[in-house]
Amino acid sequence: MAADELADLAALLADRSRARFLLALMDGKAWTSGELADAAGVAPSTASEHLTRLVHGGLLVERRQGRHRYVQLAGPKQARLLEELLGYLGPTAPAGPTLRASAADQALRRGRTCYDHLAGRLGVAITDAMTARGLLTDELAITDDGLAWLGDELAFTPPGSRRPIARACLDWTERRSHLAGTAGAHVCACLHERDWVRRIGTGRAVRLTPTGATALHDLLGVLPP
Amino acid sequence: MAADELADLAALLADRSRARFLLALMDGKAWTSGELADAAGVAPSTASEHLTRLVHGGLLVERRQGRHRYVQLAGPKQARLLEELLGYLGPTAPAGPTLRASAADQALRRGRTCYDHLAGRLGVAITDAMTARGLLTDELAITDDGLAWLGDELAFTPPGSRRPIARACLDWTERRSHLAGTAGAHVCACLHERDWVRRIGTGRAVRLTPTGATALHDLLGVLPP
DNA sequence: GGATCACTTCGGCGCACGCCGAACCGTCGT
DNA sequence: ACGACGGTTCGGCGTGCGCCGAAGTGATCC
Repeated sequence: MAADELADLAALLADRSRARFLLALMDGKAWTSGELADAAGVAPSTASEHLTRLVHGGLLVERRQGRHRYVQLAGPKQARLLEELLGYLGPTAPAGPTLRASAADQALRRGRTCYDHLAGRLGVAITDAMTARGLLTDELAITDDGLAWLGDELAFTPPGSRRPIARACLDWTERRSHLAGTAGAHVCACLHERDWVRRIGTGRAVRLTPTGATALHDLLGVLPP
Repeated sequence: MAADELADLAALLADRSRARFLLALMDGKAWTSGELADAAGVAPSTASEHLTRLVHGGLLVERRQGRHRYVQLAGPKQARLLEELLGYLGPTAPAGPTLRASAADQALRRGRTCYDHLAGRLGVAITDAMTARGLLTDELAITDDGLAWLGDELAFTPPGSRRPIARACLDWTERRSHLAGTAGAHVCACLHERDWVRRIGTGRAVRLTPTGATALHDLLGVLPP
C-alpha cells in the first residue's frame, strides 16, 4: 500500500527535534551528532536515537570519523523534498523576539545557502537577473544563451548526470523561485571560490563581499540589496 | 520556528488511515465520511476524528449537506503537496496479491485521474504526444503553438489566475511526468465531457471509450495502449 | 411519529514514542 | 597510562494518539 509508505515517511518528519535537525542540515554541510543536539536543544542521547531513525529512513547519510558521527542530507532528492514541504508552508513571520535572533534572521533573509545553491534575497536577485538577460526561461529552465554564458563566465560544463541542470526552488522567506540544480550549485560554489560571497560564522547565512558586489553588478547588473 | 510547523504538517500525514484518506481524495472528488471509513477499514467514529484533524490542518475542506459530511482536498496546492511526496517515494510494486486487487491495480495503472487531470499510462501518452508535436516543451511548459491548439481543438481559454497553465506532475506508477495545471485540468474535463474517457465504477480509474480512442488518434496520434 | 441512517462525542484501552540520566565504549590528547 | 570527551545503549517515565464501542444528535424516509 502506497499510503503506508507515505505515512512512514511523514512520521520521520513529524517530530519537532527531527524537523529542526533537517532544517539545520539544509545547508548541505555535514554536522556532528552533538552539534545537532545543541541546535535542537535536546540531550545527546535523544539526538543519537533521532539520527539513527533518519539514517534508516534514508533521509540522511552518516560518516563515522574517529569519535565523531557526521550526518548529512542523503542527496539532492531529499533536499528537494524538504524544499517542497517548506514551500507549502509559505513565508515565515519576519522577526524573532530577541535582538540577537532577529539579527541572525535578517542575515538569513538577506542571503544563505539552500542545500547546495544560493537562496534568500541574494539568490532571488541573481536568478531574476539571469532571467532578465534571457539566460533562464520564466520557468527557470536553462536557455542556450544561458548555457554558453555559464561556460564563458563561470567555467561551467554540464555533467552527464540525471539531475536537472536548472531547476526552480521555492524560497521559504521570499516566497519566490530561485535557481537550483547543478547550475545553481555551480554558481554557489563558484562565488565562494572567487570570494564574492562568504559564510557568516558557522551557519547557512552568507554575505556579499565588496568585490563580489561590484563583480555581480558588472556581470549581471545585480544591485546591492 | 519553521521546524515546528513542518513537524505539525508532517504529523498530519503520519498516520496510515489519514494517508489512505488523502490518497483516495487525490481523485479530486468529494467523499463522505462513511465512504472514507470503509476505504481505510476503520470505524466511522475513528474516521470522523481523523477528518476533523485534516480539516483543521487545512488539507481538506468540508461541506455539510443533510446528514452527510463531504470532504475534499482543499485545493491544487494541497494536491501538489501530495504529488510531490508520492513522487519522492517513487514507483510502487506492480502487482497485488489477490486477483481482484490486481485487476483494479492494472486499471489504475492504465489510466486514472490525479486530482483534476489525467495520469497513468493514458496521461503520460497524451503528454508525450503533445510534447512530440511541439505543444509543450520538454519541461512541460506550454508553447505558443500549444496555447493555440488548446483553444482551437478543446476550446480552452486560459484563466487569469495565479495557478500555472501547464505544470509537470510526477506519476507514481509510471515514474514519468505528465501534464497538470489548468491546461491539464481542462483536457481531463473536456475528455470526460466528450465521452472520450469514462470513470470505471466509483474510483479514480478511467478507461478510453472506442470513440475516444479514435478521436485521440486523429487528434494527437496517440495509439491505444 | 417512529424507525433508520450518517455522523459525532465520549470513555477507556493499549501502544508507540520522545525524553532524560546513568552507565558504558572507543577515541583522542597528554 | 590516564583522563577527558563524543557518542551510544538501556531503563524508565510520561504523554499523546489511534482505535473501538456505546450513547447521543439531527436529518431522512415511510
